[in-house]
Amino acid sequence: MKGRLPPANGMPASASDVARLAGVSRSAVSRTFTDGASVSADTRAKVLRAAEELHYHVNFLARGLSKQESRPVCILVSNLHNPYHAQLLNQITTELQKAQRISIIINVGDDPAAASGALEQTLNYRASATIVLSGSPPAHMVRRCVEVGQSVILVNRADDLPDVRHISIDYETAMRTAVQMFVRAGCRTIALVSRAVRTPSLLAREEFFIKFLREQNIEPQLWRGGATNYETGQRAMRELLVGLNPPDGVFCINDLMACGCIDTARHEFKRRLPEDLCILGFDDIPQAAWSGYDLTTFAQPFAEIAAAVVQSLALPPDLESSRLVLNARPVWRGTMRS
Amino acid sequence: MKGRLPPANGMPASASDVARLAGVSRSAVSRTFTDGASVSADTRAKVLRAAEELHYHVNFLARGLSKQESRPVCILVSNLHNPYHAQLLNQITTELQKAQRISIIINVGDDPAAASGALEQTLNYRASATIVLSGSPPAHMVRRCVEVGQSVILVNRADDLPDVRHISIDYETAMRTAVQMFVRAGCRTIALVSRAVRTPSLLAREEFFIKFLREQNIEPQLWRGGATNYETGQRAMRELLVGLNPPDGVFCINDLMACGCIDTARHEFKRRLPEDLCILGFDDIPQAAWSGYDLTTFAQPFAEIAAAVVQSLALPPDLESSRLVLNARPVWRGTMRS
DNA sequence: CTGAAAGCGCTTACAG
DNA sequence: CTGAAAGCGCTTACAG
Repeated sequence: MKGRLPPANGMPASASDVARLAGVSRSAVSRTFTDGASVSADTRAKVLRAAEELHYHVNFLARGLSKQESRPVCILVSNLHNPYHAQLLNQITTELQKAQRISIIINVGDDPAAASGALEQTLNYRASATIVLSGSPPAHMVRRCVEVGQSVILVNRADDLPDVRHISIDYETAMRTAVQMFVRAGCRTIALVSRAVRTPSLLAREEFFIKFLREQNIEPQLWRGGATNYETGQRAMRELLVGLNPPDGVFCINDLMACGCIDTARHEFKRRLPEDLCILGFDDIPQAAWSGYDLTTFAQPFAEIAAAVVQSLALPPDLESSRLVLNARPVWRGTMRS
Repeated sequence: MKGRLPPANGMPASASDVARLAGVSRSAVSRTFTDGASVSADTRAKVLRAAEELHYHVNFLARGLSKQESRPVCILVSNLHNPYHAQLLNQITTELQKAQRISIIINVGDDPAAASGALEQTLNYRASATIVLSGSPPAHMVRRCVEVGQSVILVNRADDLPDVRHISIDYETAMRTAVQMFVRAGCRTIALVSRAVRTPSLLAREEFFIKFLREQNIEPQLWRGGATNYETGQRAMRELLVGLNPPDGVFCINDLMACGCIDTARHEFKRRLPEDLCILGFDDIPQAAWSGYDLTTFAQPFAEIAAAVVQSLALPPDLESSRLVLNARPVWRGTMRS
């Protein structure tokens, strides 16, 4: 009689509970819920019936412990209010789920040092991989992850860390195209709007842009602000347009800043885009397509990145560091003369 | 000698490994990493040294299994490209982390049925709570969660599920205010832009808005589209403005639609806002504050919601269903005459 | 303060 | 096909 009772209140049923109710062994229960294990149809049916009755669900934590394999994947994010990050997270979690992976999300916030603590946590949870979308984990922490068989995947971070898998963008090609776009548009006074504290990825955009511009004998004005957001974009445009040498072409290091630039140029300074001023962004966030912006920009290959992340998980963990380079293609809209 | 070797390649060190190297028992290692456990300073030091050498990290999965308590919290999300969702997730994960909780994120995508499968998963991972930001889990699944001691927290879903903790908005008060705003602005022909498939939360906004408007003897035009996004907002505004009875006031069920409405009204139809047309949104997404929109709207109390979620986790799991109602306050900007 | 032992919920050779 | 047993990495009474 006691055996027929559901388990103690508030505690989930265990395989033992199910076994007892079904009149079989623990092993039989386990096999019923293991793909490809050998159980007779009869046993299976009994187990399934009992499991249903007790609302039994395999405890994946215990399974992971037993099988010595952990499925969770940790994702380091921040600035989810930046649509680029939100979009990336959206795609990656979706793909991860299709691949039957569970995502643990760690918000590293604004604190750059937080990435280190976050990585520490991923170790505690025996994540099989950490996907870094934000923050810059220190090299020694990365080493430690790799040593215990966890793979670290850096997306668009372009750091030069060893033992890490990089998924990044071919900024050289993109920036060559960007410069061509400005040149063809006939812009002569070009400004680059960026950020004081540059991530490796932003730095790469900057450097290649400047390099190719100089090859055209154009020296860009450099404007650098605090955060890569809308407000900074507005401030940049204000300062540039009241400056001695107002630009007729502005490359914003990301779309969020470009949106701020556009609003300020159009509404505060009554500039016509693209006639008086060409603006180019980077990321292709949803707002870039809004008719209030209609921003010409480069599209982050979100879907390809997400697919690459999942593929990377399937690679052997002791694989030497790899580097996958994807293309960001120009998206022609209305802020650039063509 | 063998005892001094690090554990087998590619496997994280276990407490046994550390114990062996430090020359103490497993228990001592465990105590060293348990707050408030009694270990002598000497033992502690030996353990710590060995742990450092082996890069030992407590396996939280095993700890959770042993302590019969699971820490992870599952968050059901979708549509992360909607800034409202992104913002909510951002705040909640941040607060959860401060409270030392780990967040598992489940992207339920567009499929409403996905919420059921997602909840099933949260059971497998023995989450202590599921926070539903998207999707509508079926009542029987919720019951099952509650039975095994998992609490289910619905944020802004306003469903009438039993055994669930609700955190929602006082839409009645907000909509009363909304109607007052339109009335004071002198609007007489008012449209409501919403969605065909309404979530309970959208429905509540609609119903109260219509109710209070009728109390003012104003019968709103109802426009309903497919998705609550920018493009739908544009379409709504086009159809309304070419209609027989173009409105001089539009309440958009969310900011994303309002942004679409604004761009179309201003640029395609050359309406001056707020002189010719007043527009009101809901959510206060970052874009609402952008000067290109300057949208008068209601602010979701993101911070309060996040705090409430964390507080709710601390409540006893067998607590009867609770309902916390927060206020969304109007944010006055430029799309509404005052 | 410390260690041996039992137990958390699972899986998986190993015999039968 | 099936069950008893050992083991995954931890915690925690229980003695000492």
